[in-house]
Amino acid sequence: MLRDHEDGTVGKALAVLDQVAAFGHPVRFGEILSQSAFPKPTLYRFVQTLTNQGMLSYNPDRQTYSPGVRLVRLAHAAWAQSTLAPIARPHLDALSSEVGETVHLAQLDNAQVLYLEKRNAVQPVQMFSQAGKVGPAYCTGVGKVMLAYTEDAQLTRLIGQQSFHQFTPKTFTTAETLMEELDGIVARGYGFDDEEHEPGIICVAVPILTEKGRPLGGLSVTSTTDRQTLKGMEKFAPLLQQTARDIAYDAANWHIRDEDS
Amino acid sequence: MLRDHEDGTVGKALAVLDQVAAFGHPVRFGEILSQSAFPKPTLYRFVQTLTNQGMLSYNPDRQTYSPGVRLVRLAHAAWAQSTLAPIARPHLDALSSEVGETVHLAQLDNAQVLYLEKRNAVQPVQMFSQAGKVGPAYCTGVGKVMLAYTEDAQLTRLIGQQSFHQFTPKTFTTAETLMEELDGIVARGYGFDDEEHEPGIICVAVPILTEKGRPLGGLSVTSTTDRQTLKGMEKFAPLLQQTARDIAYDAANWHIRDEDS
DNA sequence: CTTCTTGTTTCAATAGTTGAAACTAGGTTT
DNA sequence: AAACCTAGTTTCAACTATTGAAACAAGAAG
Repeated sequence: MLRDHEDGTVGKALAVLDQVAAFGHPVRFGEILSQSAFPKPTLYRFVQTLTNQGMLSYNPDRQTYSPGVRLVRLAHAAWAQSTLAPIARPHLDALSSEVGETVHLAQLDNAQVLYLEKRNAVQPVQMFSQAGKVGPAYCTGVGKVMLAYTEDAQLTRLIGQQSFHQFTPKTFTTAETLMEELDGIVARGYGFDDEEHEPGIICVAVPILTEKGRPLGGLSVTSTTDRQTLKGMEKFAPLLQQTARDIAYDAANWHIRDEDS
Repeated sequence: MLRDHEDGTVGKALAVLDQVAAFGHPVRFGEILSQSAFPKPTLYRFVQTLTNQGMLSYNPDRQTYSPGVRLVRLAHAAWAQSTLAPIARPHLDALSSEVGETVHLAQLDNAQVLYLEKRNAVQPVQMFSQAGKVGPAYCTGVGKVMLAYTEDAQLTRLIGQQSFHQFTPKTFTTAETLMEELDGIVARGYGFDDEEHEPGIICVAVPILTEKGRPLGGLSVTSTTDRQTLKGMEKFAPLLQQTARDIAYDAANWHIRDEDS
């Protein structure tokens, strides 16, 4: 995570916050220290400051730190103002009931895919358990379609940040093969995930584009190989594309847009 | 919001972040400046740094800043690890279908009530639109029950931070009358919101307590004066208390573990 | 063209950050 | 019970990042 390019003390402290969040479970000071480049007292002060500020929460009984509730409050504002989620909601409801499969809405956060909403046709919606999750961009349907429509300069940067870890036999593991795949997506207008991230999981995905063709987000229908085939899923593409256009239209009018570097 | 007690540069930057979030809509630099104690270049650098870091997002077309998507990712971790929400979920489902009214789960974030989940008996669940919302502690059901079980030293501090704004004719507007109300809650074991925050909205609330009696969170059933009376709502109290005990039990036993697909 | 408003950069004085080392508190071994 | 760990906390002088008045740039308005 190379976000720390001369942002002084604040950047360093936020790197520590990310680090704690990345553990995925409450951690002791020593655990953070063992994976940190900072000397003990420096890290200690950062952790203290973040805890003070409510960005980390400290459990005195277990002597562990975890991301703090203040983040939940801040994320509410972020979700409402900086994401497509509030605009897309009604469209997702409609899409979901139409296709009868799981629907995802995602945006790019740096080089990762950040899931904003999930509509599960059968089960009730879950809250933060899904929104806020991140995944790899190079081997998910929504990730690839967003990359496919990213301008060259930035794309190069993002590609450079992909891990290219081979999750399944079908995962693209080099920049070259991925680039070919992205070209195919642009030619077709939509993309697939053919069990590249998880075995048995397939999806069709489309980008949500601004008038200028910049990707605002991604939209996908996901299913399993038990129930569907990629060919069978392809029929959802036109409806996905129409929904993406509708969301983009609303976004342009609501004038709540953003995201870039 | 007096969170800035000598936390150096990091504390100041996070104060700016809070300030931007508090606007509730994308803001221009000048707007932030007009409400900031910082000199222009200092504030400018904070905003730049936060934007760099993805904690703020900048819309170049409109020249506005809003809370950034990185917060959504961090909040996911916070929600899963530092809140009662994942533990409480099954209990809320059960409670909600039993009572047939709206159910809220909340925690205290500094002196405010932070809503973590909402179960609406009739409508489907919504995501971040509800989770992450904040409200006043002194005039909501969940807020008052949590305050009622807060130890004296901290209670004094929290009371001092309440605005005591009179939302309705029934709002408690002084520390003295509120303290009496809190004593009543402890004596009874549960509390009410008798249209103190919004006209027509009433609720019964209970605290979720640790073994030592410290409040972990609050749980409430909300209705309207059209459909219910406070007296009528009182019958939900035993079920609420049992649910709160169940959640507290699970919280004490289940330590950590998350990540689903 | 001039003037205002809004946003950005400069730079020396200042104040905050830094981390080696020393210390304290719990627990564990001899 | 003393000696010895290990994990967490504090100290303090050296260092460097932060600070904000002032000046500058870019548009918009007159």
